Amino acid sequence: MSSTDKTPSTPSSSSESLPERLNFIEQEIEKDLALPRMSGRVVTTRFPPEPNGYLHIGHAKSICLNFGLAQSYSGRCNLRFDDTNPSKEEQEYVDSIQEDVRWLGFEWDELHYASDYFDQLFDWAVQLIEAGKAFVCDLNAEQMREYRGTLTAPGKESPYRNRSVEENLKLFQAMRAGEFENGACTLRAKIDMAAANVNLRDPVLYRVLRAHHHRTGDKWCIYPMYDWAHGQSDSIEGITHSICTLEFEDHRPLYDWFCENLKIYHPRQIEFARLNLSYTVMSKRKLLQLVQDKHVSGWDDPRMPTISGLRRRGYTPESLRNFCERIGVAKFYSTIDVTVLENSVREHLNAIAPRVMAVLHPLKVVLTNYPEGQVEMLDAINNPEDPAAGTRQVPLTRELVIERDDFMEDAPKKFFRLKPGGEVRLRYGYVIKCEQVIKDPATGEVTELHCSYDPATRSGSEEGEQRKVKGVIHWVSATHGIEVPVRLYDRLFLNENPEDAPAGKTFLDNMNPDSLQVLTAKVEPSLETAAGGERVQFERNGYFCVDTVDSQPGKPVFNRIVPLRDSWSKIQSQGKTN
RNA sequence: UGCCCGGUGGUGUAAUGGUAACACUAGUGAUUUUGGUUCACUCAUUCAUGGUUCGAGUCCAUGCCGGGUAGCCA
Repeated sequence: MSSTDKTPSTPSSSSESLPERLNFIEQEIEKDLALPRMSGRVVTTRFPPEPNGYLHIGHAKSICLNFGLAQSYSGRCNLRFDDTNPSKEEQEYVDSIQEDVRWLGFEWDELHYASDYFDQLFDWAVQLIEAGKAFVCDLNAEQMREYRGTLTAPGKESPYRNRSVEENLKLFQAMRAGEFENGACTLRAKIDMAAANVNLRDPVLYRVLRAHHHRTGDKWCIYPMYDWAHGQSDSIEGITHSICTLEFEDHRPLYDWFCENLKIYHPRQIEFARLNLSYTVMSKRKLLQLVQDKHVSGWDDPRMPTISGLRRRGYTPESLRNFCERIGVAKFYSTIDVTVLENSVREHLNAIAPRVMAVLHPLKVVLTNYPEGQVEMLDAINNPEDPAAGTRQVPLTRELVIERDDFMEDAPKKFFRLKPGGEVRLRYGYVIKCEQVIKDPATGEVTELHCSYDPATRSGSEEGEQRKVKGVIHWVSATHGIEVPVRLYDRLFLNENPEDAPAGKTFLDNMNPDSLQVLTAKVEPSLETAAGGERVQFERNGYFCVDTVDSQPGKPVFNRIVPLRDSWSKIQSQGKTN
C-alpha cells in the first residue's frame, strides 16, 4: 500500500490543517515535533487490532484518531495486526478488519503483522538473555501467581531467576525447539519483583503454546506476549506516537523499559479513554456471545454496534467519522448517549437521502368522488435539501393507503392529521376530507375511510397551492404501490448500561425483546428496483436502507436505519395534546 | 488498601494564570405541503477545603469521589 492510494472519500483530506482546537493528544504531538527523536521523521501512527473479532464502533474511534492524526500532520498510519495469540485469532477476522477500515474511508500506508517480527523478537529476547536481563522460569501459572505478590505486597523472586546466561540461552533454544510441554516454562524479563507496578514484576515474554498460527503456521511453538511484541513492533515500523486505550497506561513503564534496554527507537505511547455508548455493549467477548448464542443473526446483524452491523443497517462512513469527531478524545471515562450516534446519521442522511412515500401500517382510504380507474401522475420532490436531486412522479388513484397513526377518531386539539369530518392534504396531491369511517362490526376496528377530495386543491397548481390546511400526510396508491418487507430495529438493550444487571442476572437479561419488528409496508412503485445498500427517507417516518443480504432483484427488503425526530410523539408522551 | 490515571452544565469536549466556549440533549418561539429540515432565544460561579497571586477551572496542599491494575489475553 502506498500513501498515494488514499480513497477519495478520506475525511478532511481537502484540508490537512489542524482544527483550531487541539485534543490533548494533538497537543502532546505538537510538543514532540521539535524533539530529536522526531528528526527526519513524520508523525507516524498505527491501528493495531487483534484479529480475534469484528471491529465495532469503539474501534472506529481509534481508527479515526490514528488515521486522522496522520492526515492532520501529513504523516503516515499503518494497519498492524497484533497476532501474538494464535489460539484466538483467525483469517476471517483479518479480512473483515481490512474491509471495515477501508469502508470507513481510510487507507493504510503499510500493512503489517506482529507475526512478521517473530524472528526479530526472538533475537531480541536472546540479546536480553545475554545481557542478563531475562531468564527461563519453570514456575507454573499457579506458582507464578503466588510469587507475584499482591497489589499491596511485593512479590518474591523466582527460584530460577539466577540461572546462568548459558543455561538460559540453552533452555530458551529448547523452548523454541519444542522440547517443553505447553505451559511448562516461560521466558521472563528480570526487572523487579518488588515494583509497585505489578507489570514490572518480571513479566512473561514468551510462553510455550502449540497452536496453528494463521500466518506462521506451525513454525513456532512459543509466542511472544503483548508487552514484548507491541512496543518493538512500533519501534520497527518507526511509529512516533503509539496511541492506545487507558488500560495500557500501567504498561507504559514496561513499554519504555524494553525500548531502552534493547536500545532501539523509542516511540511514545499515549493513552486515551475508550468509547462507551449507552444501551450498548462494546466488549468483544460480549459481542461474540451475542453471536454465538444466536441472540442476533451474526456479527453484521443490523442491531450490532459492529462496523459491519452499522454498515448493513445503513449507516454511512461519513456519519461515523463525524460522530468520532464530535465525541472528542480525553482521558476520562465517559459514556456517549446513543442519540449522538443516531443524530450523526440523521444529519448526513437528511442531506443525501432521496425522499419517498411508504406506508408502514396501512389503512385503506377510498376517494369516493375520484373517478374509478383514473391515474394521475403527481410531481414529487426527491430531496428538498438538494434541488439537484430533481423530481419524480407518483401515481394517485381512487384507492389509497395511509398510515394508521394519521387517523384518529377522537382526536385531541393538537392532532393535525385526519379525523372524522376533518381535512388534510395528501402530500403532493389534493386536500381530502374524511366523510365516513368504516369499522369492523365485530371488533370495532377502523378498517376503511371514505373521503372526498377537492379537485381545486391540487399541488403544483396556483390556486391549489393557496389552500392551506394544517396537516399533510403521506400516502401510497393501493393499486399501484408495492408490498415490501420492512424491518424496524430498536436498541438491543433496555438499560442505559446493559451491564447493570441485578445479582444473578447478566447483560443478556437486559436485552430488548422488541429490538426487531418485521412488517409488510406499501411503498411507491419506484422502489421496486431499489438496489442493495441504497438509502432513502420514508417521508415523515425515517431513513431506510435496502438490505444487502436478504434483498433479491425486484424484491427489496428494507432496514430502518433510524427514525425521523418525532415531536408529535413527544407532545403525546408529555400529554400536551390539547 | 499499594501503584497509575481522572473529576468543568443533563451529555460530551474547550478554555495552556486574564470575560467559562462549542456541540448534542432539553425547553420556548418562528418558518415549513415531511409534527422532518432550518432559524432565534433559554439552561454552569468548574468535586470540597485551604494556599500562592492584582487575578485560579488552570499552579500547590489536603481530603472526597470515580476508573484501571495482581493472564503463560490483548
